[in-house]
Formats: sequence, structure tokens, C-alpha cells
Amino acid sequence: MLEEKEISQAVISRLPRYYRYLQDLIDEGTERISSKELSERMHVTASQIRQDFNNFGGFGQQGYGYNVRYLHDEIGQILGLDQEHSMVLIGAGNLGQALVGYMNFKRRGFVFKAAFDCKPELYGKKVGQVVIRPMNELTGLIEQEKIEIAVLTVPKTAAMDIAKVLSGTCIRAIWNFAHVDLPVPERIQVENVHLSDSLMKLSYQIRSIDQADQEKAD
Amino acid sequence: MLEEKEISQAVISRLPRYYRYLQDLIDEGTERISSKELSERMHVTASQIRQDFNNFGGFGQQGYGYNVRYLHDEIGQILGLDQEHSMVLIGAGNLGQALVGYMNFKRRGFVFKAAFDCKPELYGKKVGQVVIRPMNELTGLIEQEKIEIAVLTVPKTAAMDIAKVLSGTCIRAIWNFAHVDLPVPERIQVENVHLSDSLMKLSYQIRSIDQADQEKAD
DNA sequence: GTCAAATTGACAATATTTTAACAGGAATTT
DNA sequence: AAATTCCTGTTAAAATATTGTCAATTTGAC
Repeated sequence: MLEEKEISQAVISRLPRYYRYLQDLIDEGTERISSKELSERMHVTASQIRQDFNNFGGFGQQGYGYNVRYLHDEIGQILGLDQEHSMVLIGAGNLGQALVGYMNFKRRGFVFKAAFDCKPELYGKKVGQVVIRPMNELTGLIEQEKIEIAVLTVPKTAAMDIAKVLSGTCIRAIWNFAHVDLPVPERIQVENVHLSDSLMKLSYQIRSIDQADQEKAD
Repeated sequence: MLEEKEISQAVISRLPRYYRYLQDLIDEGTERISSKELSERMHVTASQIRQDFNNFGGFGQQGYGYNVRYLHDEIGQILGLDQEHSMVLIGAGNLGQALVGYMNFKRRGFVFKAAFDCKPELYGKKVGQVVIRPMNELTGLIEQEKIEIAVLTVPKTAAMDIAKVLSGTCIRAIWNFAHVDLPVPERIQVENVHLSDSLMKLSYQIRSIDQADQEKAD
């Protein structure tokens, strides 16, 4: 039996960035790259790169480095990008519509199968490839289409209720844009995109530089 | 002279979440809270909470705990939320328009002063409170209005060029939604919101659970 | 074919982050 | 007002994460 060595969250967070740089290298026509070269491009240590990749077994070769395309595909597979992922949008406001319209996701295999909103005036309106439907059709469609991911772009109060509804379905994961921590069973994965939090961090950086400057002036 | 003890990124990332929970407590009318109670709500250790707050000096009192409103305001100040932040939108597509329309930012003091796009057909169109202008007015307006934050919602190729332009202005920070790492001087802070990366992490979680299940079945 | 240069994967050494433990002060109870 | 409980700030310990080092192996030059 294989040792279930847990991969740390830090490593996983770095994978999409590697993937992006490898895509760029492919586009440039580069065939091979060493951890040193890559580290210089990405401004991280070569040691970290090698360590990260080694979490999943060795992808490189001594004296040669890494084959760009091979490494790219392997990381893509680790990230589950080799299979299609079905999604539904819940909350067809500005942000939701922007996400559905964002074609890059589709290119990576993330496909919206439907959109839902509670506002009757939106029913039937088309966003991207899909039509906006009333919320009472949500669970039925999820089960019927075996939807994997729910993209949640509703106000925080609604988000809590919807999370409870989703808990009773076959949904695997929630991509949560609402400013709350969702109460869902363990089997459902949640990835939060808290835009306010992100903006506050930026604000912190600005403030902390101001403060440093001020102290230097003393 | 004060010891410039660098606050770790991990701590800063947690501050907005504390802030959010404290806001909720205020809304509930709770006056005081102990690290233990808060830890149970937030599903983190009490030790971490105390440690985090102590990075900025003691906000609590032995035997009493923390005064909710006081702590909330202190963290708000640390995050720079006690002052207004001026922003410009660069790239008035779906996502950009959604962000400008998002009123929660304004409530926290983040105010859009202008929006820019390269598409002539958008010039003059109103999004939220502001009018979309041509890109050649960008640097002028930033300098004139002493804009702090540029919100970048343009395709990746455009993003690189615009980052270079911004480097020559008084802009303090870039909130970057493009899928690239921006080349900017050190004095400009960058906060990335890489939506694809976030979605890939979610995809990873799904995949890794599938794999675990499969191995268990063996 | 031999040798120098390059480069990984593994492991050891640091550094950082998180958690636990506890002394001491404040609030509350009796 | 004494005693008990509560709870912070701080220090110590444990756990994680990152970086440095090097033997082993491959490539590429001559």
C-alpha cells in the first residue's frame, strides 16, 4: 500500500504558477529547462522547485533538466486539468456574468452547464452559452447533470442558505465569492475568493510603507 | 528607534478574516470576546489568535478578553481602512465593470475615481459612478488625482505594457487580475488575484479525493 | 571513448510558523 | 475582601517549510 504522504497546501498553491510558466515556455518553443533557469525566471530558489516537483516523483533528469512539455502535462494532470469539469453559476449578477463569459476557463476544461438566479426578470436571459434559470431548478439540474463545481456569486446571506442546499447534492466543490465561510460537510471542497480580503491586504501594504517612511524620517 | 519587526505574510493574510468576524460580532451586539471563544467560531487555535494580535501590541486584557469594537477598529487601522483609497479601473470589460459596481468596496473607503479602456466604443459610457475614458488620459489623471491603486482587468499581454506605464506614475499599488506576474519597481505593491489559479486548486482538491478513494478501494 | 560541465534527487541544515504551557494580572463570586 | 476562575501576553517546544549541499548520473565537447 502506498504511503499517503499529504502534499502541503503551500506546494499546491505554487503548482498553477509553475503550470503558467511552463505554458509560456512551450509557447516560446523551449524544449528543456533546468531548475536553475526556471528559478531565475520565477524568482524563487531552484531548491524549492526541485523539492516541489519531487513531491510527485521525479520529473527531471540529471545533467539535462526538465522536459518542458512533459513537465507541463504532468502538472496539468496533478491539477486535474486533463479532464473536463462541469460547473453551475449561482448568482447571475455582474461578477457571475463576467465569470461565465470568461473563456479561458473553458479552454482549461471548466465548462458552465447552467446559471441560476432568484430574480425572475433574469430568467431566460442568456449569459455566455447558458440560460439563466430559477433557483428551484438548481438541485434537480445538479443531480441530473452530475455537476462537480458550484460557482457562488451571491450576497453573503444568500450564500449560507445555498451552501446548505448544496450540501444535500452530489456537488463536489464550491468556488465561493461570497464574504463568508461556508458551513459545508467535509466531503465538499471550498475555495474562497474573498476579494475584499485581497484588497485589504493591498491597503495594508500601502499603509505599512507609509509607516516605515515616517519612522525613517524621525 | 522602534525595532522594525517584519510582520509575516501569513499573519497579514489572516487579518481580514479577523476583521470580518469582529464585524459580525458587532452586528450581533457582542461587546467582549476571548481568544478561546473566537477560536471556536473561526476554527483556529486560540494560541494563534493571541500570537497574531500580539504582533501589533496587546489589545486584550487578562481575565476579560478583547473588547470587540476596540479590536475591530485597531485591526481596521492596521489594514489602513481608516482612510480613503482612490482607485482607477483599467480595462472596463465584464469583470472590471463588476468590480466598479461592487458597492462593498466603497463602504470600506475604496473609491473608483475613473475607468479606462482601449475600446473607443466604450468611451463615455458610465460604469457605476464613473465614465470610461481613453487610455491616453490614464497617466495624467493618476498624477492629477494622486491615485493610489490601479485595478488591472485587462488581457495578459496588455497587462505587461500597462504595468510599465504605471511604473512611471505615482501609483502605489496594483490590484492585478491578469494572469501574469507584473514587472514593476519595488515601491509598487502588487496583489494578484489569479482566478484560474484558484480554480485549478479546486480542481486539484477534487482530483486528489478521487485518487484517495481509488486507492482505498484497492 | 574520455573528461569536464551540468543538473537532478536526496538529505541535512536553517528558518519560519504553529501550537502548547504557564506565570501573572483582572474579573467575578462568595 | 479573599478566593477562585478566567484569560492574556510571553516564552518554550513542536511541527513545517525553505534553503543549501553533494553524490550520482547524464550530456556534450573534443
